[in-house]
Amino acid sequence: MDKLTENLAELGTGCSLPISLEVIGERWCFMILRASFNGVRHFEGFLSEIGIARNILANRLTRLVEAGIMSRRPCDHDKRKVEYRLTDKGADLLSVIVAIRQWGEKWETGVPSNPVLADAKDRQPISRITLRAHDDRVLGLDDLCWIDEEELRNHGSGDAAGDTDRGDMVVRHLKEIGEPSAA
Amino acid sequence: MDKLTENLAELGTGCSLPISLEVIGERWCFMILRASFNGVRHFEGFLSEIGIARNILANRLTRLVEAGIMSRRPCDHDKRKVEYRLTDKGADLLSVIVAIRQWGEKWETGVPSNPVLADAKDRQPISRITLRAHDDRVLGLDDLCWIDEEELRNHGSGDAAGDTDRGDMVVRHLKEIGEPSAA
DNA sequence: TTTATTAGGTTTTAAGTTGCAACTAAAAAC
DNA sequence: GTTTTTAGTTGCAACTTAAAACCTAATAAA
Repeated sequence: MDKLTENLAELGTGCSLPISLEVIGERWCFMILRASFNGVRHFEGFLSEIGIARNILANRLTRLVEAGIMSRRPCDHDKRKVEYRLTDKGADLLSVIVAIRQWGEKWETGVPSNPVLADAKDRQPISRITLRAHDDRVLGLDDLCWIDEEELRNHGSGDAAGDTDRGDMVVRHLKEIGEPSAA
Repeated sequence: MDKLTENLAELGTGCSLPISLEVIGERWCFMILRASFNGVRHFEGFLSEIGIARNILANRLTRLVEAGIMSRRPCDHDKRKVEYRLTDKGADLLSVIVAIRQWGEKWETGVPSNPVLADAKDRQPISRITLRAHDDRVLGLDDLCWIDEEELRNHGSGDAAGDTDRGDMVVRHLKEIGEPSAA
């Protein structure tokens, strides 16, 4: 294992991605969430909207409720019915769903999905999700790098202009990631 | 099936989410992509970084290549090795991964993930992903609604100030989706 | 008020997927 | 030319999924 590979292995620790995926990475989960965002609230509603099997739906709803992403409560006016809703934690997944959807529009379907998520105020579709710097500048792949927590503590401010790679420090520019144009 | 439910069922058609999930919704897929973003390029690299089984990894890499998300090519200098890289299509999934990661930081781990994705220019961490209006205003759940493609064509411009629900039009405010504060 | 229907599950069973360990084949190193 | 490395494949047991039938409580219809 060379130095770089050793650094790269480190990159895995302390990332919230695997933990998040344990809950939301399961099959059907995003489809259930989408239906929820669309206003579906009842078992049979999810069933007919999504095309999932009954037992799997029951299982997934239970898991989403356990994870605190959805809430479950029997209806007052009709006690057969149960109301499933997004909690704040679940509602906060909207940006993830929108990001996936926008990616799909661009690379899979080629056309905007319907219905469109829009600004309620002026009824214009929302813009594309972008990565931004702390001062709101839009950042592309070439403008990004991974930096280690430690550097943030040590060099927190001070040498903010550097574009130089320093020795064994875990700093990698994301522009190196794509396919090589000339190699 | 009442009018609302009928409308809601319509909401499923023409959405790119299910199509996208067919490719990127599979187990391990995001972990492979994350490793890729971290600079991992070879079979054994993914294997040791992710903790996935050999056969599953082989299967997933094949599928990602088929989907145009990763590229595969044998190395020139060592023909045993194969180089897997993100294509532009794959690299464009960064915002999805960042969105999931930020959600996990907020709701699961409670602490920022390491390493941090930062602006290469000033080395400051990127800001939280937000949904924005066409004019760049940050939008919260309460500021959003679903609107039908058709409305965009018909009312495209003209009555841009409305906050009124019109009859059977597919317009739903997202603030209605959360748990009821008083019910 | 019995009877039928609806809502939200559980159970059963077949089919498919995962994960581990052992094996292979080609290229490179010794 | 023997060993090691890299990227796979194969075989098998354990687990997960999906479809269909079944169950129970609550409501609506006769």
